[in-house]
Amino acid sequence: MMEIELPKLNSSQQDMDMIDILWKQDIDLGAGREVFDVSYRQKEHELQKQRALEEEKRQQMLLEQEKALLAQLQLDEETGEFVPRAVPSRQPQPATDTPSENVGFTVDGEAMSFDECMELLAQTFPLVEASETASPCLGTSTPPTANSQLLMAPEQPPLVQTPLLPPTQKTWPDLDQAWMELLSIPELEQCLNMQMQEPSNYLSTNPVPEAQDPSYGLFMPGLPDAVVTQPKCPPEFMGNFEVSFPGAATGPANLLSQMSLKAPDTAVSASPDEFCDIYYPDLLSTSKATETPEPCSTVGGVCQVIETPSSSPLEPLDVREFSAGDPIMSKSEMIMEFPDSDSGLSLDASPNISSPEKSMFGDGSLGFSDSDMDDSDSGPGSESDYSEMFSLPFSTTSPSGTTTTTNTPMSQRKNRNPKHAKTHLAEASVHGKPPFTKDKAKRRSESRLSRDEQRAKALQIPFTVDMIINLPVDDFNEMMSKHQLNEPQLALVRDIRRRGKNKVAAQNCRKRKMQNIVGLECDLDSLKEERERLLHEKTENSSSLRQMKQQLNTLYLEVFSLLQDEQGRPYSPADYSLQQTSDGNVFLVPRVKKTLIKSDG
DNA sequence: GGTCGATGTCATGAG
DNA sequence: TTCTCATGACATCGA
Repeated sequence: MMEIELPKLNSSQQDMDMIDILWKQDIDLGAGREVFDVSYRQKEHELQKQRALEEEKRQQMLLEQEKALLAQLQLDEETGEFVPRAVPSRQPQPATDTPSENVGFTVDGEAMSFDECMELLAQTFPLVEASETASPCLGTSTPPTANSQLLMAPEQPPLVQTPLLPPTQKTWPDLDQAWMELLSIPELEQCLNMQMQEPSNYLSTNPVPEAQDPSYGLFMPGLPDAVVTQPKCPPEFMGNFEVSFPGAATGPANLLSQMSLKAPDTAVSASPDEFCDIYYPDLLSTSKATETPEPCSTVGGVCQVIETPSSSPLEPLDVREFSAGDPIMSKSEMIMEFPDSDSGLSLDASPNISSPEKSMFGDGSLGFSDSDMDDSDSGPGSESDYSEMFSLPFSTTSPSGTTTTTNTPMSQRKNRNPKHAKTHLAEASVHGKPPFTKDKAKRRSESRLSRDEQRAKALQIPFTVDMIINLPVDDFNEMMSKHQLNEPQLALVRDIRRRGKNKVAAQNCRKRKMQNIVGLECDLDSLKEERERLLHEKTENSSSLRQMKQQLNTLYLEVFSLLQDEQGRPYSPADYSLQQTSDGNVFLVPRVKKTLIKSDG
């Protein structure tokens, strides 16, 4: 509620604040809010004289009216229907109250003075008079105008206020009217900060300064909200509103509670008009959906699709959709998210292996799984086949009469399986030359999958092979728990899952094996190259060593030839030898001595 | 009809 | 204990 009013409050809050300040300052002078309105100032000048004369009288009347208001307030509170009564009395007939208030005012107030003022105004402001006569305020008794005004966008309250003000001005000159305005001053002072800033409320109260009803709205901080917003909803929608919000129409209090609860959720930033626009279309749509299920049901699958949202998810059709659609989505998503539970080898290397579904449809990056990929393209593992496999169990197990949606996939499937078989036979028979290896593998894969599919079909297992194989454990268990299967079905499902897992594992394993073989071959080649290199290096090193030995021998003999004894005779290499110690010194050691020393040692 | 390659499946062990 | 994965072995199918 408050959110609904905020736009209007914000639009003229500053102006109203100023008006309030000035008005409070001029309260003693008997000036009303309209005094600060440009259109009213001129009138006010003329009326102010009369006001000054009757100021004392108004003060006395003020006290009396306060008492009367308080009495009525208490009276309403005692009945406990103050809040409820105030709202519905205003809401259902917001416009009707206006004329009644006017009438009551003229009756209660000084009609003659009002007429005189009107005449005076008519003479003074003929144009204003014309506009006033045609103003919606006088016509506010007619619901359409009120609704139209109230249904206007929040951005337009100024426009709404402008036409409404003249009537208030027209009534304002009345002394009683002004008196009533002053009468509400204490409450205004109390509630002004909270409520009076709201233009619509101000308009709803001031233009029709009924004796007490307007003041109620002022007295009750919460009521004006409901009062303002509710009339904006066409009466014909109120029925739906009541339907959608049980108890809302029972009493304003309930309505307020309901609306106060609803407002924060949806109408945070929505205007009251938007509030109605937001809720009623939905209500209408829902009501229509609930009211007209038969036509849709009779139409066919399309209408059922429309019908399903409104229908409870426990319907058989939805059950199928739930069991079929959700797992598909979840599966596809999981497949996208979780490439596979297989080892990393399979992830990047074999898209088809990791997850049969995805892998089968993926591009055959590796030749090892090309066949699988190809056969998966058109094979049972393809997405279309997946969908039809999905429809398979549901079509058979769906207890509901909604066979329209299931018939199509079922029929397609029924048509497709024979089609596949026929195509295989046609390929085998028509093509004289043997098909490609991929085709063979494809057919093999199809035959494999078709076997599981046929098994599942035979046992009426409400899952697809891909689901059984590829779903994670938790999802698989959840899926199994959702469907009560007998022992053969459970066994078959587990076998299918086991076989599928093992098939993928075997593919991965063989692939890894092939990769290992390839890697080992590469390693063997590299090792052979290394061996050749090492052999060549060894040969080079041997030749180099021999060359160095030769050089050393030559140098040795040369050194020996330079050595001479005391007599100048050269040492014989046979008798002596050169030996080098650890410190680098070279000694000439006689071979005989050496042998003797060795023999002695 | 035997062989080979590819694939599926089973059994088994490890994590 | 159960599940999953990896892997050897075997079976099947088609060329």
